[in-house]
Amino acid sequence: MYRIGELAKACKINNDTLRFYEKNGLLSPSNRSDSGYRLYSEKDKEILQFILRAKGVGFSLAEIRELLSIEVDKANNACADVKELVDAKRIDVEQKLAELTRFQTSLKRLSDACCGGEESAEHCTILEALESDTSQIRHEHHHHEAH
Amino acid sequence: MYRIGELAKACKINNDTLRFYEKNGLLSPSNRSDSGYRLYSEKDKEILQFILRAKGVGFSLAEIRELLSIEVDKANNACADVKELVDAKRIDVEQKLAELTRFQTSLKRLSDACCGGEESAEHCTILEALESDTSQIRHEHHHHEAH
DNA sequence: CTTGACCTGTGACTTAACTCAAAGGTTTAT
DNA sequence: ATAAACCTTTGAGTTAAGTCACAGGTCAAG
Repeated sequence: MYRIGELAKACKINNDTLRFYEKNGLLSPSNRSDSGYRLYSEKDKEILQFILRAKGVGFSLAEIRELLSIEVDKANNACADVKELVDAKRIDVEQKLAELTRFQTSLKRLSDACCGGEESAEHCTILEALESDTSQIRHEHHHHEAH
Repeated sequence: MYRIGELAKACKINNDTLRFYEKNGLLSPSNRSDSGYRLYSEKDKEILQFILRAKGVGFSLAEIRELLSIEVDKANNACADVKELVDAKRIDVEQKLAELTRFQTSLKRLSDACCGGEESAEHCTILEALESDTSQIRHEHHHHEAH
């Protein structure tokens, strides 16, 4: 049996995180000592590691709660249920990737168009692009170079 | 001069967002009517559009505040200052992309390894991978197929 | 002169996942 | 016996970018 600090240290998380997980229905210690201290079993530790690994692949705590509810009752859940959660998350991540990639493209265009010199920013193509239409954010020569 | 609702509608944002931007030092209306109504000028509208475009390429409001402080005093700021902000943001976005790509890879491995069938999840490779070490998340045949 | 659409300010609520502070009880070591 | 290190609960704070609710003032139309 681990006390809260021992388990937290072993898994490199904060004691408060463990209390937070308990309050949020992810992991409750199997026992309490006479004085009320939380006591976690090996099994509890394994569940915590499950949680941390799922976090590591990008699941939110709400999603991990779902995974855990399948975990504890595997016999009455199908592979399809698990895969569905994973695939939903993949779509989710895919969308975030798409948005960030759009950001990246726009930022690169802005950066490439700017000379980045010590000249005054009065003709800075970046500011000009942001002042006018975004569709004008194109890879073109900087005004300073045109002078 | 636009009243708050007019400007908000024209730019498809919420009236409260405009008040929020004002409270956070991004955009204050140039005037107030005798009765205290906010009155925005064309120039104000342009600044708002600058803000919305900068948001569109991924800048946070804090970063936009920086951009705006350069905007209003272009003469005393260099292109380098602007480009620095853009490039810092690019690095930021790059890191987020890297993390999401790692998530994506792990999720794909998990998904590909699972049969996704209606069989009980007792031997689900996804759950097994999350129960044991993440490094074991490899593309391998599902246990059901091995039976 | 009243109705409805608009505006004001203040302050609380939202989501996610913690993290911290305060006040006090327990255990261990000296 | 006392100090240090641990634990308890409760409740509040954090970040980002708004959104909503409330109580009341303003303005144009009929």
